[in-house]
Amino acid sequence: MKYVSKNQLQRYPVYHKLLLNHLKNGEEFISSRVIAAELGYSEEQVRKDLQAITTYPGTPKRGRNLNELVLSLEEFLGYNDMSQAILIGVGHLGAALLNYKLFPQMGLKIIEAFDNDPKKVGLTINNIEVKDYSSINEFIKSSGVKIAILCIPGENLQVIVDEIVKMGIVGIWNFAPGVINVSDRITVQNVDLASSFAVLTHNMKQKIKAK
Amino acid sequence: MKYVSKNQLQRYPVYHKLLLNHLKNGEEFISSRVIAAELGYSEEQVRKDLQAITTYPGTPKRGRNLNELVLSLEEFLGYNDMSQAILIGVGHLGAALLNYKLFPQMGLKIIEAFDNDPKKVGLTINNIEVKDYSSINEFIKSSGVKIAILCIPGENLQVIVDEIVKMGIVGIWNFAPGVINVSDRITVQNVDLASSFAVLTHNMKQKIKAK
DNA sequence: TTAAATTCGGTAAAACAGTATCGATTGGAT
DNA sequence: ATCCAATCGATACTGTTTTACCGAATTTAA
Repeated sequence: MKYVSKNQLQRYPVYHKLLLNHLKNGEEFISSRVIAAELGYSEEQVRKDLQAITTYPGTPKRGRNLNELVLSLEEFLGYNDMSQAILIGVGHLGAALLNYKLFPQMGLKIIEAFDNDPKKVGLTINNIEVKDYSSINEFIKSSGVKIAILCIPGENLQVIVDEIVKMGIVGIWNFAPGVINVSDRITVQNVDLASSFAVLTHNMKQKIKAK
Repeated sequence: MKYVSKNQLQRYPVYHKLLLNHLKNGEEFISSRVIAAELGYSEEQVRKDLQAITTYPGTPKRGRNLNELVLSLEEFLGYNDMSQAILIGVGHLGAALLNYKLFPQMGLKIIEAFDNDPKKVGLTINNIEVKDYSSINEFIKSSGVKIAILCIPGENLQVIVDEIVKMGIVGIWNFAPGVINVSDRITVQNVDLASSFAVLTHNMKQKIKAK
């Protein structure tokens, strides 16, 4: 498998979603050109992206086998072996994520949630129990779960991170605003709404200027 | 103002948040080196990023004026002139965004929400009224709002996009899974959880391999 | 059976982003 | 008052990512 850049990596789930739709329509083959047109990417980029993760080549005049392509993507993205995760902080956003329907399709299963608010503890949301935060250490140890989804207010962020990392968490999906410091062994992926919104408004401004 | 790359752009809100904390502590100056250390960036990158958007230089041996720096960032990010937006789709995620506390700090104000579920219509969430979707066209026209936040299931995505764009929406912050096709005039920023999660798991795998 | 059209895969070139280096300038210590 | 250390800004460099090109291969249709 070739080296895959970060931007490239982020495109694969987009391909996957698009291809699933085509598969639903009963299509059997799809060409890079068609994919490129639908996603607004360049044809070369699509071809290069797909070349990097597939074993079988496409055939001229027909394109690639759709089913095989989807399987390659799922294999590469690890959608086959389901990742288990815990969620910390059952506020509005945390609860929304517990209810998010598409996680199973992405190979993600939230197995337990934690909060320190007595009102939240004991709830079952979308078949996921909310436990008291004090029991988290034990749970991480006994379950061996490796991924934590953080949806907590910014203040205690680093403290909580240090704790759960000590217990064995190695991957953190951080929806909380704020910077996390961890050792190199640990992977952090931030979902930063402020950054995302900044890109939106900046691009809007650029287009107004360009006129 | 110099050209700013997309990655660079996404770092500015991170700087902003960090600097606000330092400002709270009553500090007056901050050096690029300190910022770099706290964020895990390289010193050179921080310096280059800040040079691109500031008018006043920093002073050797002290660093940059913290207050001025924050103002420059807010100016650049457009946090001063509040962006107004509507939100479409008051499901779990949509409701969570309506309740999101940090939008005002990011220069974003949601002025109205829309849904086609009668149970949702009429609610007021965090002082934002939920209106029936059928009234959206009129609202966009009369209010002149330019930004829409989409939190709807994937099926009708493109249909809704076409409608609101026709009414005058030019910026779309899309939390829905799925690809949107729009003309060049329109700006779309996707918050793609699948892509984000793919980056997390991929990076985790790389670290395991590297051992 | 042959020709035309299309797509593939690899490589080369260009654009872009990030990193490192260097001299200049300033503040504080001696 | 002078020297030293720290930080700055600019520039040059390196590496990565994207785009463009081109020959080869294969299917479809005449």
